[in-house]
Amino acid sequence: MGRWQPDARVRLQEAALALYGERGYEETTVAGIAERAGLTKRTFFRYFTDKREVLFWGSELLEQQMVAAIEAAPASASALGLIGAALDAAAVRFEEVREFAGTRHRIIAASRELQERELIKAASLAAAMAGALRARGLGDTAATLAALMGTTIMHVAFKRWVDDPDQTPFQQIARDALAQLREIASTG
Amino acid sequence: MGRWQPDARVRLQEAALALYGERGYEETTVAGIAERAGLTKRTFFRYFTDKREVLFWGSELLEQQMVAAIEAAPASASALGLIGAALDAAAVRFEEVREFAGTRHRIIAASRELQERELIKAASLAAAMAGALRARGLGDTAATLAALMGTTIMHVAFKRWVDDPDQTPFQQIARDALAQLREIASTG
DNA sequence: AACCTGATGTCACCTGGTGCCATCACCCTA
DNA sequence: TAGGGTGATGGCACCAGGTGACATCAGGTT
Repeated sequence: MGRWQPDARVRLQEAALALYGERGYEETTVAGIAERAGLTKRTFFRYFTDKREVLFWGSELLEQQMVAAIEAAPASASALGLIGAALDAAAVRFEEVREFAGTRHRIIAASRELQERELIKAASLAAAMAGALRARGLGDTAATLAALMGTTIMHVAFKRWVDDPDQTPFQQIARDALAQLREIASTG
Repeated sequence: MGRWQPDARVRLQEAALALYGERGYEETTVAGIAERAGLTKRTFFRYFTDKREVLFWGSELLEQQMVAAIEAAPASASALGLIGAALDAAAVRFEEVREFAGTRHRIIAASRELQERELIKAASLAAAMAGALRARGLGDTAATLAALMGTTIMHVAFKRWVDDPDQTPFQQIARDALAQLREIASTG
């Protein structure tokens, strides 16, 4: 047992999630989070670049897994087939963290600042997927559009998923949404 | 000629655009913008809620025009047909401000904070368009997806438009992108 | 001439965020 | 066992974004 507990980052995340949930994001101060975690404001900013980022730890991992799914898909896959594979990968991860997903989602939905951060994370994810699609031979525009459709589907499906009383699997919701998107795009 | 010039808001916008362009967004201070406009920091924050918003004045107008275009479209229009109408409305507005569009776009592209703000503006626009689509009888998911495809197209097309040396009209670029999206969605 | 109103300035204050240096527990080595 | 790294943390000063409260002042109104 040293001077510092080994899991400072996790403690900060838990403290932040708790306080954001109890008092709301804006009403919570970084000093308050740090205090609850037994640390100081200065240390908080060593682990997280800002007050928002503490809720988005792990988004790089999701990005990597979705990109990997695109890379690993069979050569015959179409653009949206590749997107489907990426969404399946996301589904696995989402089900793992279902316990916290609802709370986290409500917190973000209540704060414009946090929504902004979430949107830029999605944009980053789309850029990464677009890169993977280009690497598989898709044209620039096609790759970009397909990737953005992917994050669109993910976003819409995620909202439905956390609000669904039946706890329908994310994968199923996402597939339905993808099918519906196809239908919309092919009509008229 | 009173104590105050009548166009404080415009002066602040021009000062901000100039300074963001010259020194960059992060290196520019609100006090500096205000000084350049012959005002004070406090007055800046009476016109704009924060340092980012000064670049997004007029986005409500664009939103209204795109929504109006959806409402005014012929009854026979499909979901993506309605989106096309909204994009045509956007095209008119974009061509009006082409002069500043490039500078503004470069400034935003250089700042993560500003990209976040732009993304949430797009999300707000998508929500407004989705509302208009629902009002025309589309289902909830279809309306949301179609609206998000609309902002996706707008985003992609806008980037191409400002970078295009041939100054191809926005409308044409957007229509091409929309057609390509249709193709992607109907393949595989 | 007194009054009202709206735009602005002034000032104090809080919080997010950062740079710099001190501190202290632990580990390694002589 | 003493001493010297090393890395995580604390402490402090500071800057900038943002806000509330109050003063000021020009112009129009009565």
